[in-house]
Amino acid sequence: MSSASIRARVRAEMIEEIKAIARRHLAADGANLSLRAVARDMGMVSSALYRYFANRDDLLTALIVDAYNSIGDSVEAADARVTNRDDLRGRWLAATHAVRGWALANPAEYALIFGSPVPGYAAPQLTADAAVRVPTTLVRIIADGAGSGRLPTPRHGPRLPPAVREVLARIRDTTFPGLPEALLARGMVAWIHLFGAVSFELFGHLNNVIEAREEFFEHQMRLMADLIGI
Amino acid sequence: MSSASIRARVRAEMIEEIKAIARRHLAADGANLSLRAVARDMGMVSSALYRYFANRDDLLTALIVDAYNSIGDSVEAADARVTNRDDLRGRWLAATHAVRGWALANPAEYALIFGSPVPGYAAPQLTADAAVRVPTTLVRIIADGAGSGRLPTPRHGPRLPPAVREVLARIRDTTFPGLPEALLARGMVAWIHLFGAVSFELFGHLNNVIEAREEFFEHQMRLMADLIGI
DNA sequence: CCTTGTCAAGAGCAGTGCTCTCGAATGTGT
DNA sequence: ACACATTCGAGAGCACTGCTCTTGACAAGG
Repeated sequence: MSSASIRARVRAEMIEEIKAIARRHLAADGANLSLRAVARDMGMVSSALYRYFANRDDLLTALIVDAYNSIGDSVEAADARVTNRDDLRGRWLAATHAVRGWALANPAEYALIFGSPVPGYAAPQLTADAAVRVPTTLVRIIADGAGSGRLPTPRHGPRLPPAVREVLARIRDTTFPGLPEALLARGMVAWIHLFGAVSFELFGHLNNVIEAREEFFEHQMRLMADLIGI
Repeated sequence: MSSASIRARVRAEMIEEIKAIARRHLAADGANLSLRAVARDMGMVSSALYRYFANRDDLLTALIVDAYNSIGDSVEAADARVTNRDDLRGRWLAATHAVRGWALANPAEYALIFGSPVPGYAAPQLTADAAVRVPTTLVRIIADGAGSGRLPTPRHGPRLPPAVREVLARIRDTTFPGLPEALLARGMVAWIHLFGAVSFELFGHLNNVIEAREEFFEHQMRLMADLIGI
């Protein structure tokens, strides 16, 4: 059994090394990851890689899950680092800046999880659990404010269509009991806008348009914090 | 000269046919467009395609420019179709729904221009002119409102950092003279959010989360219209 | 008519994902 | 300790890719 675990450990180390090299290739060459190139860097022949990953998609899936967990770690840590838990705006800015910071530090992995999906690739449910960590962290900030009574339900703005109210209520009931739908809706809007802002910057749509990236991002996050009421 | 033009015309027709087939392949197989497959569908051999496009990137660039112009046409037409030009909110909703409608109708082309950039592919300046049409149309709605005096400069919300105010002023001066920076900023935020909302839906991040897509989108657009003050 | 420019075809190169087979090494049960 | 079973890496090979270069056919223009 200890021998079985030594095999398992060496195997796990191989898998980690393959993923590490694959991440390097991803950062260098973008999404078109070559198994043969990874194998070359490992000093192996390409067919040997198939002992560890059934195919290229499997390797990509592993990288995707890792990426989701990596950005999830970053954002949760950034939120946790704010000592005054009642400073909702401070937590919001810390968490959103962590998203952008992680994206700028790991552009290829960001593109992997938030860019155009690879054609023919269907993300397994496995990825969803990891994917939900960032938006959950963001909405939790709002839920904390609503729960402590310091964040009022927005009274202005468009009324929620029944169909939207219904799907939001279902999300609320499973994760954020007691959170008003209107606040959840604004949280989702802010999360979608955050994703848009980071993607815009990373995918080059701000080139020759906005130069003061950091300041512009900060301003946007403050604006969305206002929208939520934080 | 008429013979030269007959040659040129046949050549132009060939180029159009290649692009049409390439678009079909793009829609079917996603971004990994195969020149050989396109050539097969044209009844030609792959090398013959190189008479019309220097390489695969050139073909992609042509498709990108076409896509930008296609969505630009859609959005401009949708805005123009609103007869009451003073109905800013109506124009806003028409234009933004046109963006989403075009994206849902042409998902592959949307991913081509708004998804993760192809690694090693640098978009030529040529694409920028076409790319600017949609955001210009959106901001023009705001500028029309500000110009006619019916859209006040937002007085609440975070103040613009000087660096942001500066870059916004430069954009304003070249395209929307007289538009207050604060309004331009909110227009850009709304445009970025719109891009995020459409991308989120199209790239599958709403799967198993939000089902009432159309209603949710509409609600979001109303919320952003409120943010602008429209 | 004959030159000139344009075009498609074919062969070929280097690369890709993936499969299959074959030894060699390594851990497991008796 | 020895035989068995499993795991692993290497290699060959298939079908595919983008791209280049050469060759031969054809049509337009002088």
